[in-house]
Amino acid sequence: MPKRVDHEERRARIAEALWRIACARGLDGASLRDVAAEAGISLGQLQHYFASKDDMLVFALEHISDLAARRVGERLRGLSGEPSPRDVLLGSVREMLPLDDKSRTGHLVQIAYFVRAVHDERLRRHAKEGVPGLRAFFAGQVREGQARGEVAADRDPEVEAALLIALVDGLASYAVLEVWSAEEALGLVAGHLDRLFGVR
Amino acid sequence: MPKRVDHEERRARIAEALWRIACARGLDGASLRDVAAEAGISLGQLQHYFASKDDMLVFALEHISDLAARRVGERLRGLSGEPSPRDVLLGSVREMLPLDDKSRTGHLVQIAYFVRAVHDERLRRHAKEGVPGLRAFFAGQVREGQARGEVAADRDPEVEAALLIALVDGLASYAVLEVWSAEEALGLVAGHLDRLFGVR
DNA sequence: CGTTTCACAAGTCGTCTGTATTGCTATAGC
DNA sequence: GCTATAGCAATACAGACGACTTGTGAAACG
Repeated sequence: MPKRVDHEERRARIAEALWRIACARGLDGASLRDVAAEAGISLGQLQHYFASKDDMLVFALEHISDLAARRVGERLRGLSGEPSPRDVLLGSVREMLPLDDKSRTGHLVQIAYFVRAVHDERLRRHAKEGVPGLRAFFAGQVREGQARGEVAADRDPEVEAALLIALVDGLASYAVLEVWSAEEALGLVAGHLDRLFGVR
Repeated sequence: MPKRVDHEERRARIAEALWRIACARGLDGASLRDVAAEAGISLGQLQHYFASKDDMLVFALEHISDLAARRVGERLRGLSGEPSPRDVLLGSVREMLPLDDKSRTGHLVQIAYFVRAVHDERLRRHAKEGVPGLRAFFAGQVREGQARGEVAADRDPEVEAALLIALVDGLASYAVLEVWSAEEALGLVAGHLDRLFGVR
């Protein structure tokens, strides 16, 4: 057999090139030739690693959501000792806002996929399966807040979790459009959390 | 001179055909030929009314935002006699959620434009100029609620307005992805308003 | 040492895109 | 009734697209 190459590593490199293009011109503006050029490889080589454009798109989506989940996990592990539910939620939310360039890129890619998901059953399933997990995690934190007496007992954790997710997502979208800055968005959601956690 | 045709009316018809395509396959999936076919006219005729594809896109965006604003206005005028700020806000919000098929179409079109706005300066200005108006309107309603003693005086109307806009937008986006239904979204935002207006 | 098999490059195919051009028809004004 | 012109159809065009095929080199195995 000839020399062996780490396929996953190559595919990851190509996916990152795709993100750079999608971030600048959108997913529909990313042709196979563009991505290959951005990755510094030939079109033939790209096609060697992805049988079709759709394969490339799906792989890149899974890869980026893996990385995003890892980032959130690391941030939460980085919280000192016994973090309060409020801190956990704020930390998670911080990772969901385009606060730095890397995060902004991730958001632009996410948006590119969002649009495609509207018309693509396969991608839509991705979103439908991913949200409940995040919602359950947020709801758990709210419940923990209730157990500590920081959150009013009559709040429905599931409802608060959904509200928080939708709120952050809306704030992030407008931040990407530069209607307001990511820092303003963070301030707004922090205020929302303050009210939820009864600091008032 | 030969026969005269109502250009604006023809352009509106073409724009509506564009929406139907964009709703089904996205804006990038809408070629001039597709739009012409959907509108039941020839490519040549379409070109007679729009010098370029970009012209068509911009016109269609302005046309749909005009219609959306008109819909909100009509709903608010339809409210009985002396509507409370809470009812005005809920009525506006109701028009911003994909509750029926027509509204869902509008949302899909809006999303299609949203993605394009991320990479298109001209479209982004549209969004940046439109939001402050809505935000000021919402803030005014919150202030009215405070004057009536329905909203706590320590709430910042501008902050609450921004939160409401972002929340509704996030809820609507997930509703389009079918993560939750538009009715659930309406229930969630209604609960949010209940808390803002102290019904608790 | 030959054969197999993976890695990759290059070229080609048919299709689809937005735009441009050409020409025909019908009508309003003189 | 002639002519100018708006309305419109048909076609052409150059470029880009995704998918596919073919060819070459090299490394590992028998």
